[in-house]
Amino acid sequence: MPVHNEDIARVFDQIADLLEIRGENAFRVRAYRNAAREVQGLSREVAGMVAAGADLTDLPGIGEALAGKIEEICRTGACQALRKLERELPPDLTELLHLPGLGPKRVHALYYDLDIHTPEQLYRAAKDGRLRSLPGFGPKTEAAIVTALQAHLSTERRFKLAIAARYAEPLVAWLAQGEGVDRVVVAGSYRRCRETVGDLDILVTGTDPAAAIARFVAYDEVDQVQAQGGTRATAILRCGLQVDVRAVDDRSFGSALHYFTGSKSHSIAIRTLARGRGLKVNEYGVFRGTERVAGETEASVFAAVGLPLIPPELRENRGEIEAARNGLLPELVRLSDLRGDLHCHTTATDGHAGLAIMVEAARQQGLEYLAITEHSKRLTMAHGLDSRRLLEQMEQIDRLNQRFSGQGLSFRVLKGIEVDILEDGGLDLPDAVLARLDLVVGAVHSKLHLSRAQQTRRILKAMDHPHFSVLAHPTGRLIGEREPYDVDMARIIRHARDRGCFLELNAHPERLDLSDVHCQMARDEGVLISIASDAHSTLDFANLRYGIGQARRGWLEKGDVLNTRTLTELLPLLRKTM
DNA sequence: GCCGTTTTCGGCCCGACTGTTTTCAGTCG
Repeated sequence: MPVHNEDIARVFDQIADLLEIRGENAFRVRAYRNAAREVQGLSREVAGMVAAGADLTDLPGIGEALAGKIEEICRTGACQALRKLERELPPDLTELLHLPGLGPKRVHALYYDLDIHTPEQLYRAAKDGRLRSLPGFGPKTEAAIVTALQAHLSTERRFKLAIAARYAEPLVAWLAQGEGVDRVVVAGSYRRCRETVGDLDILVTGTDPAAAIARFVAYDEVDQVQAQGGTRATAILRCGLQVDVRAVDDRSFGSALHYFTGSKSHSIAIRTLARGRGLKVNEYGVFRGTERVAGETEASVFAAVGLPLIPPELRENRGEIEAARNGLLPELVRLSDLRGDLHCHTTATDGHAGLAIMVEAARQQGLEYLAITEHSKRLTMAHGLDSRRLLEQMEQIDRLNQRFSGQGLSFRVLKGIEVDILEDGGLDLPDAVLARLDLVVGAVHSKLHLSRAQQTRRILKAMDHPHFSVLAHPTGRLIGEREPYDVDMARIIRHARDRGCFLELNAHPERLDLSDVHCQMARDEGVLISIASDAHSTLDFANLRYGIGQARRGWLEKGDVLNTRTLTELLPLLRKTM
């Protein structure tokens, strides 16, 4: 059975949880957590490195012991150390650890003093008043646990970035209107453009922090206030989204923004770096002894530890600090670098606007070209095009382009298709028709549960097709709703390189497919990425910003992105020469 | 358990808020 990086990370996180509950050395626990994060963030499969005889201790945070455990997991699919822990502690105990308000100490007490190891047992004990017999557990703690458990039963959820934006933007506007408020910025994973966010971290500067906090808890979307002090408050909005607001002095803006942007792992790395220089970094500034040496801007914080400004999207402690130190930070792609969009639909299939309207919307976005890529006939639900209807649309597009050139406009509509990749790797339309298109985008929409080997083979074969150009939404995942299908992405990327194909980064907020890690893999292999809206309505072109966010998380530069090319640069790339 | 321009031991990021305390432990970010 193939072992993936996620499997190894899960084992290490589980070990860390159990060690923590047992009360083991906190730094040993941290070592397992660091290792889990390191493995998960790697753009290569560790199992492959093991097979190739690589020395895993070269990886940061992996020493002899953890390297041995990784090799064991890759070889046997299991880890004796975890098995041993699970014999001593019930594995479901770690579920309690993830409830808000419960940390290792309390879970320890619950298990060893009251023999509680499931959420259900905990709920009963809270209801029976048994929790109060434990030291440190009072009536408020008990009530908080009951609330947390009720929320837990209705499944804790993360918000997709675009959904979070809908709540964040009006709240920021509300806070910014407060008296004496200077700046309001959403930090945290939102600013780092994570595909989902667990909560919003909002930073406020101004002359009256307490007033800003008071204004926040008075916001009419606030459902319940969980904590409130003079400089910080936590509240839950009616939609269920948690919001933390922190107010700091203006001269601490940079260090506070850096600190609250995270990631936690990045912040720790920066603080460690600072310690080595005899500095202390906290949210109020950078200090040498009691003397403040930086903190007004983020750039000053980085400069204090000898680094250039690292863009928020890279701050995951996945090599960005090393890259910054060596002057190797990428010049990340920006929204304004995009010259066109290579994936959209119209009312001919499942889109909500006609061809001319979609094209006009793309022009209004400042794009120079737009590929129309309808579904093909197998996708009957979407009224997919057969050869005849596709040829009709192509004529329509020709007429539209003629009109543009007649008006002296340089905008160009490209003739494309989002053709279904059939189960055997064949394409859903005849070669003779595909050959007449500017662009063939291929996608898997059926048989999502094939084995990894079959699914991979299917896609590789589609790429072998002479007209195949871009693999749309390469893993098929829907965030929070549908897992990616099981494919060997490393092989697909190498094959794309060999066959002159490209991968799409689908910018739809439900998809954001490719992941950041896969973007990085593609970049390392020199495979260009098409950042595409997959627009079904005129409003959907605005989603390109989320695609750019994801691309930046994947370290992509302008040159790594297919549709930053001018039309004259692009067209030859779309015609495979083999 | 990891790591090294304070090296093979003794460190390992730092502060706010809450609840149950009466000076602080636990949790969180």
